[in-house]
Amino acid sequence: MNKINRKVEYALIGLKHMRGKPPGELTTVKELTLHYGCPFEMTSRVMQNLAQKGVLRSEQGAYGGYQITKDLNRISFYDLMAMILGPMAVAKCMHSSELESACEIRETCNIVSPVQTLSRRLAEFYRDLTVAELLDGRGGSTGKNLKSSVVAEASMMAEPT
Amino acid sequence: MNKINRKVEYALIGLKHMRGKPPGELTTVKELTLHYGCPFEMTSRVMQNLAQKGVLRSEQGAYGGYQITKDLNRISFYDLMAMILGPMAVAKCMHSSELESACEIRETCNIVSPVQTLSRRLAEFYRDLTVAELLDGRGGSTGKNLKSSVVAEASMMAEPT
DNA sequence: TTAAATACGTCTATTTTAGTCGTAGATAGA
DNA sequence: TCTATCTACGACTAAAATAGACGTATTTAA
Repeated sequence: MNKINRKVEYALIGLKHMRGKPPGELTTVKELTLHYGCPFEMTSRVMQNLAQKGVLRSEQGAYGGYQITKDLNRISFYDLMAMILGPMAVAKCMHSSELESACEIRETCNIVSPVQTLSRRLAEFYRDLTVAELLDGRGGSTGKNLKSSVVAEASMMAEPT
Repeated sequence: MNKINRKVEYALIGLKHMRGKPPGELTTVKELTLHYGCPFEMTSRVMQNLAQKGVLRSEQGAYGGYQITKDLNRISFYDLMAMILGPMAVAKCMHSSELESACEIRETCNIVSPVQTLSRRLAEFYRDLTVAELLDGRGGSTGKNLKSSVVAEASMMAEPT
């Protein structure tokens, strides 16, 4: 459950790669595909996307490439995901605040508020996490909950049918 | 992005419904489908699942049904999702701690740690949220971040292509 | 014995995600 | 001016995950 989107992974890979370079040096998509094995077209799209949103600067033509232009400390993980996947919508239909036509039982539905609550809190969570923090491996734990160390092993278990 | 699973919605709907009843009174799946329009088979599976995990007690035969047996204050939203969808795995393949064969570029991959970080923090988030809190609509905001109020409107916007 | 439930294996349809193809446009350098 | 090497982007196909349906067996109160 709750798998991260591949495009977002490619974005992180690209950003991390570029951040390790001396300022001014450009990175081509080809470079990323060779280093990390990510598919060219998709990675290219993602970088184009980030360039449109002002996170990267693109330079066309031979010897072109991408370069980070925004402070990654000032971009939340929420923002990054929104740039690539569009705005967050925890519940597509039934219980969200989308068009009324999307849900026929809106009057009787008993979990409108729970889902909105969840939506709000998740958004908060993602907004509080900066891209820089993520890439640095900081923000490892808030210290509130130590049980979380079981996650790694849990992810090796099989999913139910 | 980050849509909630339909099965989890049905679980929440069922639990909320049952919680509103006097103790001892059973709830049938038919009842849920009539009230909330959720599909019978799927809802049935979900309830069976929760029964197997000890959250509900099931009674077969005529006049049978389901009943909550566990304190929802002691079940985290993480647990609920895990019961229905299996354990959380933020990254399926490439950068998780699954079988090594799942990722060919594990040596060169530069975001192993970021994804693990994210995984850890997300799990924490879901563990800190109890099912009771969710159903009550409590846990609305940690107060740390007020920008989150834009989420509702954001979810009405179109996704990029 | 019947009606109304849960239990559960298997199948199909739909939607989302992932990845590909083809082509156009920019630019440095020979 | 020509060519190699990039980005930009529309349209398409494939794969996987999600959602839902069908059929049948079992349990149990009346």
